[in-house]
Amino acid sequence: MAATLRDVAKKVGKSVTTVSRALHDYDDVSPETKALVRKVATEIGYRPNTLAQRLQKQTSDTIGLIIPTFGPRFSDPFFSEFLAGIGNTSNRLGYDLLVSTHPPGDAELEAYQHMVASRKVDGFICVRTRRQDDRIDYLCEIDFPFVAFGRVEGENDFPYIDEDSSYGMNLVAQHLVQLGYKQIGCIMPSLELMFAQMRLEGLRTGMAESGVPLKDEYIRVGDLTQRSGYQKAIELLELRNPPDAIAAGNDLMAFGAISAALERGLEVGVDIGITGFDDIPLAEHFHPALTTIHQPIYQIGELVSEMLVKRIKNQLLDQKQILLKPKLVVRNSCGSNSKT
Amino acid sequence: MAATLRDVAKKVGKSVTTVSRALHDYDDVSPETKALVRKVATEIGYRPNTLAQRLQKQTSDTIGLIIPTFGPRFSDPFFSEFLAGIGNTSNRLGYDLLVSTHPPGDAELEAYQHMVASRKVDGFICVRTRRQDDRIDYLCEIDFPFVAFGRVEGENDFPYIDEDSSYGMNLVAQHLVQLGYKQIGCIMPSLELMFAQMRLEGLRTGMAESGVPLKDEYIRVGDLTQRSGYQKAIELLELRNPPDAIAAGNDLMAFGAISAALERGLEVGVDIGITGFDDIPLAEHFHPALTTIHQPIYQIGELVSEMLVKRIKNQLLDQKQILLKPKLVVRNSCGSNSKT
DNA sequence: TTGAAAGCGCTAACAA
DNA sequence: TTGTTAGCGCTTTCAA
Repeated sequence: MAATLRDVAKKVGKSVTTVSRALHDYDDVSPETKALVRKVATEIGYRPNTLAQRLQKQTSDTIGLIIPTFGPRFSDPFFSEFLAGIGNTSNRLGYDLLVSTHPPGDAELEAYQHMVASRKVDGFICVRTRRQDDRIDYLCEIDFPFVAFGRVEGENDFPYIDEDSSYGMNLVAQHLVQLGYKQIGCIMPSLELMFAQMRLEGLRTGMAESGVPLKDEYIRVGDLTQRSGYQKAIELLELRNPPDAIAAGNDLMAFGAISAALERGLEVGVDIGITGFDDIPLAEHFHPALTTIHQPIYQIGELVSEMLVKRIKNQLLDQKQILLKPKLVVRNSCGSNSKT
Repeated sequence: MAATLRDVAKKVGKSVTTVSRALHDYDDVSPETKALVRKVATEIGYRPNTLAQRLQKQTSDTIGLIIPTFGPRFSDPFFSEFLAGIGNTSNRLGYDLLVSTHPPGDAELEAYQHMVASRKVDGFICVRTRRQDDRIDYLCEIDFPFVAFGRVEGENDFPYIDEDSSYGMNLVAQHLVQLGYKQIGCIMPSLELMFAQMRLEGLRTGMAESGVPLKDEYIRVGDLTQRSGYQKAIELLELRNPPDAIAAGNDLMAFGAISAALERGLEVGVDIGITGFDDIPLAEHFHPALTTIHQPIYQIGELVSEMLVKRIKNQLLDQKQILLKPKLVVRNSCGSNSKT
């Protein structure tokens, strides 16, 4: 069995308390004792039992991340990078990362409640916020530490980090109009998702400001997958008066739309312009390379973890709410830049 | 503060012991007491403190997953799906999932050692095994429960699940040769990765068997990314005598290769054949749709979790080692199936 | 059918 | 500078 404090104490001939304090480098322990304790501890391979420490300290030193999955075939390049950002940072800050996966719904909320009640985590990172978000309502209500990536509809009186989706789609709208596209359609993920809603509104106002209003018949709503982007693009392309550009709500859907367009024999970037949102690494190497809005997803993961840890430790956040200004990355899928 | 067993006991007017047993449905507690205890427990919202339970039970009920990341821009559609499989299954089986991210190397091994020593997890899932894998050596040596997704070089005397990469690439080789490709090149991830090594060998023997030996000058080694696939494909295409087909070691690299070929003005599926490995969802919707080897990655995640939990509980595995026979998914990137 | 007591491994207030 | 004692919340002998 693993060595405990008692084993060390016995071997050193001191009390458990002294050993504990020696290892924590308290300054009321004599240097000689400290040295001896440390030596013996390494000798017999003592490592503290985290569970015991946590029970005593009444803290779990753990961050919870409940990933909203949509169906088993959940493949989102987005998340792996986000996860890396969170994982590396929480690790660096001395926190464990407890990951769980649930489709949005009752079971998801219960998962949050269960983690809170059983004291498994000290705080949550909430991703993919919805307009009405019961997770966030719940956490606010019980005043449990969390930081959201994204916002909700109405009051946002909690710490979050978000990219200004609305502004981002505004850039897209301007870009497309500038290039001469007049029949601009869009494909969005479920508008229950706050960011989808904001992206749609951003596109709408951006187009309106540019004098090319968004037509309702050009709006399609699917889910987040490339499959869905493909299907919805087909729908748009089959209209008697199809759009000449499609702004997709994320890169994956844009890929699907490109696939649909190519399949119809259209030359993307010439016959039709297509844009994405996220700038996942694949966007650059798609063909044609995707014009899209960049999200520094790894850094967002870092930031959100740092904010949460401060929140947990009751430290003041220099910025409780962070709104990043997105950048448009112009590539080839709208033909503005036919040179590689 | 959260309600404890003592709170319930006090309210019920019974001892902590009785309450504990009542809640665990021991049959030496009177039905009336049980009912009362349950009622009070729900009333005051009692939830057991997981930490305390675990300390007492001397188990963490937690599965560890240390994801080997390669650099911050770690974006792998593969992992999100795998994670969903693991997450859902371990959850269902009553286990938490502790996730950490580390690039392969010393820090990675230390992460394993630390999780073991501090008793944070009851077992590991090891992914992306390497030919010489110090994680696996370590876990075998200390006889700590784990299940690997993948194998290592030499003796494999531990539970694993793997897809028969070698056979898969054999299928690829046959397919390409059958279609008339004669100058077949390949792009692999680092050959330190066991699966890369096996895929290369599978391709080599498959080609040899089909009478078209693999030339050394047609072999390129990069990392797992599409960027790398792109670069290595460029290298191959710039040879004075470039290959007419490229078998990539995974889908992401195949995407990069396709991008490179298209950029050179080649028609993929006509002028050049390109294949992948993994069959991530994007493969189907790439353009051209990618011919590749399917891996049921979600199911592998499920299976590996189930195996691990059995292992942890010291139950016998019906199959200690599982080798899945892969299937070739023929799409358009080799031109065999130019109809969509 | 129930309860007292011990103990999981650790930390910390208090005394010595 | 060190040790005694209590306690984190729970489970489980053992005795009543």
